[in-house]
Amino acid sequence: MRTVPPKSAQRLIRCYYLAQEAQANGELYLTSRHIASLLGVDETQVRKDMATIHVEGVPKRGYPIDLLIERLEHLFGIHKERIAVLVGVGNLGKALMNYPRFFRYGVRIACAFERDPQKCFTSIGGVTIYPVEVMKEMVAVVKAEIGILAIPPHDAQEIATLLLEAGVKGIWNFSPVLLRVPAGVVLRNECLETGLVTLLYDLQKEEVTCNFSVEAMSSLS
Amino acid sequence: MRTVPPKSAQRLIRCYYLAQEAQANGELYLTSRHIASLLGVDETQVRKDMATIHVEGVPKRGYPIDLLIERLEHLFGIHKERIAVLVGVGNLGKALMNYPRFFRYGVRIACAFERDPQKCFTSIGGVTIYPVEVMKEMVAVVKAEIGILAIPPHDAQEIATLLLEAGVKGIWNFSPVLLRVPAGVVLRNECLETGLVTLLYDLQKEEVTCNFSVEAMSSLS
DNA sequence: TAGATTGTTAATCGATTAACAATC
DNA sequence: TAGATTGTTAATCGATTAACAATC
Repeated sequence: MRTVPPKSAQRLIRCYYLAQEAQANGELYLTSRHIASLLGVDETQVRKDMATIHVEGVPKRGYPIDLLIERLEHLFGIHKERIAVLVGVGNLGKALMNYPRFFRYGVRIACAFERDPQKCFTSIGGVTIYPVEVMKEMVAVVKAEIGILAIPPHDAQEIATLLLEAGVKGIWNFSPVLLRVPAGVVLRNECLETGLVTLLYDLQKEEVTCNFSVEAMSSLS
Repeated sequence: MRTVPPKSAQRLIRCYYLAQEAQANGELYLTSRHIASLLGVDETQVRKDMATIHVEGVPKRGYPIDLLIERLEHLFGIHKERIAVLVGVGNLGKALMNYPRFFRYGVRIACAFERDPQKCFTSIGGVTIYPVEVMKEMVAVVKAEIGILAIPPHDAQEIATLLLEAGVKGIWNFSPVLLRVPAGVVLRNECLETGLVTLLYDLQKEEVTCNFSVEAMSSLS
């Protein structure tokens, strides 16, 4: 259970949400069929995933939700305390500073950094903003493991490098840029453009499929 | 070239950014090796992807950037005009309304909707905010194809259903909830929590790998 | 017991990588 | 021509699905 395939991990993250919801509703078990239908995957695959993380099911009942949640939190390292710093207090940065849900996963934004002197030494969502000049020192002081990048693309690589030099282990990148990081560093790209392009592509694919159906139908008459 | 495998699509989106950057630098060709190293994939795979989208390369030169960009924009449906509406003018919603880059992809946010009457009939980033009560009618009037959800999880499913009834074809969901949508509707989840959990998981994996190395090293002495 | 559900092996499918010929 | 790079087939690898036995 040390690691699971990336695709399984993605499914299991969504499984975690399902399990939390079901637990909140007072349910005790989830069947593979139920999970599969909500996730839009094959039910055999759900059973395989359960086997991978050593969650045993009960025939006729399903998989025990408490155990499932426990295993998933352990697998993903949820609740392990991690300190993050945020760079770039623009619109997106502000939104992230105000997002209360990260705390649920054990992640706390210790402080933020910004070039604009007007914003420095104010605070948003309980997070104080400092000038980027002191970033490197502060990261070491607060022992940040995660750097959140919400800055314009131009500066992103430079800031990322600084963060890594200061000891950050993972970068959560919201800038629309392909960062280069050394091996061993964790990089998660959250580029909005990528999401949008994927959506546009899927929309276009649907249209093509529809057109084909229409053509197929009209050629019948 | 009508459709490419999802994994190829993800690589090609990142390729698109590279190509744009290279084009801006006045470069004319990109080699598969160069693309592969920046994307962190095998160079054979890049050549396969190029073949899939019918971009022919020149031995000793590489792949022509202009053609590559043209093909990718056509493949993804970039620049095709699409109208979007946004629901939920919280911190994240405001950030999205102020994000000027969507326009590059042909996407325009026509208007936004919000429950809070205080916010209604004001405007942010040039986008006017209306009460949710008029959402269904407005969506039809502006001919929106894309619905952007930036609302608390509780309402998300209800609002999504309303949007779809009003004729929206794709949903860009920023709420931390698993939406159920009928077949033929495009759903792109941009849930921040999922990104965070993936990051946490990768961090933890790195730690395990490190510990193993340390153990391996100490057992040698 | 019958029926529903889990668990697991084997078969299929698709994606990645290796090898090498073709081309400029 | 020599060398670098593309293009493509075959081999490998991993992920998904099918089939069915095991279990409550």
